[in-house]
Parts: sequence; C-alpha cells; structure tokens
Amino acid sequence: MRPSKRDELVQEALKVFYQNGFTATGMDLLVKKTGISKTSMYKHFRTKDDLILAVLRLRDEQLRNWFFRRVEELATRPIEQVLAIFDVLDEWFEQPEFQGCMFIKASSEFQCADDPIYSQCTEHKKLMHSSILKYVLAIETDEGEIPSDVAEKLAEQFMLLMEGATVLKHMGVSNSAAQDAKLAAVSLLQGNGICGYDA
Amino acid sequence: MRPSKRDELVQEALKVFYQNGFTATGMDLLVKKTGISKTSMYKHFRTKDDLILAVLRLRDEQLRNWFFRRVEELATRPIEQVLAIFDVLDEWFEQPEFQGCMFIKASSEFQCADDPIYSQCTEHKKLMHSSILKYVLAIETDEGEIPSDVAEKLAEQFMLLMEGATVLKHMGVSNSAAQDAKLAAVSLLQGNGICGYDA
DNA sequence: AAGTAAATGTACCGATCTGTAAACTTTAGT
DNA sequence: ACTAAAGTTTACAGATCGGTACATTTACTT
Repeated sequence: MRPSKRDELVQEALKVFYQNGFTATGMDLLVKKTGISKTSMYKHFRTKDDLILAVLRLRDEQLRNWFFRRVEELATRPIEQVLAIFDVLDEWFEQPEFQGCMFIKASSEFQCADDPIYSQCTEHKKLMHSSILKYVLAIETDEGEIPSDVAEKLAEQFMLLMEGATVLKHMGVSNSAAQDAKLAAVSLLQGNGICGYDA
Repeated sequence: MRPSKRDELVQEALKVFYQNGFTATGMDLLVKKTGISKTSMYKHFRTKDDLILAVLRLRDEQLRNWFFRRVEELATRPIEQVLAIFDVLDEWFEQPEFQGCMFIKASSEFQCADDPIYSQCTEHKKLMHSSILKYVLAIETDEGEIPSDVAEKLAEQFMLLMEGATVLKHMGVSNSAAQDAKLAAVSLLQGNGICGYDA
C-alpha cells in the first residue's frame, strides 16, 4: 500500500551498493545515506544479505524493463531490434551513473555457488539471454525462419559480446566497446547468411 | 637474496584473495592461512592495498606468461594462434581453481578511477589486448598482411568475446562459453576475408 | 479520542577490521 | 662468536562490522 519506506530503502540502497560495493558498504553507511534508522531496516529485512537480494530483484526488474523497452522504441523489425540491443547498451554506458553490471559485481563478491545472491545473479543473466533469444528467433530471412540451433548459437554469442563490452567499458579499456560489439554482431549475422538490415 | 617469506606471502595471499574476495578477506585470515605473522606482513607492505597491488602484479605476470606460452605451444601459424587463444581460455576455465578473472573482480571492488588498484587492472587488460593484437597483425592472407585498422578492430572484438566468456563461465550461465567464443571468432575472421585455417 | 502499526533515536553487543608497539628468537654472513 | 636483519609472539588501539534491546514518537484507522 504505502509507496514508502521499504521501497525507498531498497532504492537508495541500490545506489549506494552500486557505487560503493556490497561488502564495502556497511549498514551504518546506509543509515547515513538513506536517513532511515537501522532498526527500521532490520524490521524490513532480517539480514544484510536479504536486503541485497531485494536490491538485486529491483535492479533486475528496472534494468530489463528499461533495456528492452528502449530496444523496441528504437526498432520494430526483429533483425533491427537485435542490432538495437547494442545501441541501448551504448546508451547505458553513457549514463553518468554507469558503474558496470551490478550482477557481475555481486557474483564476484558472493561467488559461493550455493549463495542465493550468486544464484540470483545467474538468473538475471539467463533472463537477459532468453529475451535476446526471442529477438533472434523472430528474425525472418529470405529462406524463412532461422533454424533454432543457429538462433541459439547467435544469442549466446551476442551475450558474450554484451558482457565483454560491459566489462571493458567499466574497466576503462575501451570507449567504443558497445559499437565494436555491434559491428561484431553484424559480422556474425552475415556469417550466418542474415543481412536484411540497412544500418 | 632469499626466496623467502615475502614472495611466499604474496603467493598465498593471491589464493586467498582470489577465492574469498579482497574486501572480505581480513589480514587476520591471511595470518591464519599463511602462517606468517601480521607484523612481518606490515614490514613488507605498508598497507593492505599495497599487498593487493603486489598480488595483482604477480597474477598479471603469471597469467600472461602462462596464457601466451600455451597459445604458442598449441599453434605456430598466427591465424591458428589466434584461434588457439580460445582453446587456452577453455583450459583456464576447466582448471579446478578457476574463479573468474581476478582483475575484473578487483576493479569491481575498487572502482574509483584514481585508485591504483583500478589502474593496475586496466593496465592488465590493455596488455592482454596488445598481445592479441600482435597475433592478429601477424596473420597473412592471400592478399598479404591485414590492414592495421582491420586488425585493431578484430583484436578488440576478440577481447570482447574473451571477457564475455570469462564472465558467463564464472557466473554459471554457459558451460561452453570459450568454444562459443571461438566459433564467433571464426565467423569474424571469415567476415573479414580471412580463412586460412583448417580447424 | 483511543488504538495501533510503523518508524524513530540511542545505546549497546561481541566480533572483526586495519594497523602498531615492544620485547623476544631465529637466521645468515662475517 | 658477534652482529644485524628478519621473523616471531602477544597485546593492544580505535574504528567499524552485522545485528539487537528498549523506550519513544509519528501517523493513520476506527
């Protein structure tokens, strides 16, 4: 019902964790940054890990919603949507708050395979993967649909390019990571006999 | 010059930081795991961050030496060496100690742009990049050498594939990340008119 | 106006954090 | 055998860690 405190906490905690790291951020810092008392926090979440899980759930929802909404704003034909993915990636990189992928970072700090935080990071990537696969499967060529094994291989390769771009951008290795990835994607489509796009 | 304590410390600290994270690992845990007294540690390194920097220097040296030695053991012709990169990547992934890329993880925990740890992570990736570029530049096609702008684009794209594969493998999203990346690399080479290999 | 649920401040727990001080023992080279 | 460096143990400082107890205040419902 309330729009309030709990959501407010999760939203603010997201920013702090994102900029500052999970382990490195103490609950006392969250108190200072959010103005919410520690007692209230522990009423809403039994442990710090529970709060982190809630933050990751919010992030997953926000990011996927925004990402694919933008993709569909930028293009309508599936083949163009696939390439638009990399333009949206670039938009993300250019946001001033960009600090890499929160799930890559979380899974680095909580890398134990049976940690629920780790599992949730894996889940997020799998959801990204399956959304991308949908776009690839929807592509139609002159000979009809793409064989599903080809589509799956392409979707996987696009994921590789996206994650690589995210990492190299965040590490300050490449400024043009997203556009380089896009060019690679074009090559990969062409290599599989797909070229019904004009950009 | 003894072979001793200092190097021993850095080597053991590497393992602990790699498995356990940097912020999450306290100096007391290092004492327990290495058997070296805290006083000795602080004789060798003024701060924990200095120790981390030494660990990263060792890791950079170890990893790059091992990686490109293996590449050159697996193949002699540049075109084949480029593809062997992804086989070596796979070997790395299958090592039981594999826990992702230490530099990606370090730069996630120390993401402030002016942090020397962050800079050192960036540096490592740039060194990887330039080694890969060397292999690509050495490729000879029927029409002679590859234009340097094409080689640079390819090297960048191979980096994207490698980092993406490392992340997706570490996050448990894909088991075949390195081989998927290799197939993508083949496509990218073909897309640029390069196909003088037989695998 | 009374009742109730939510949020608050403050003070605290025991453990752990990075880093230091001082005194003692081992080791290596002359 | 003497010295000096390198290593050790033990104890500690001061801050911060995740998490809790308790008493109080706010704000909405009836």
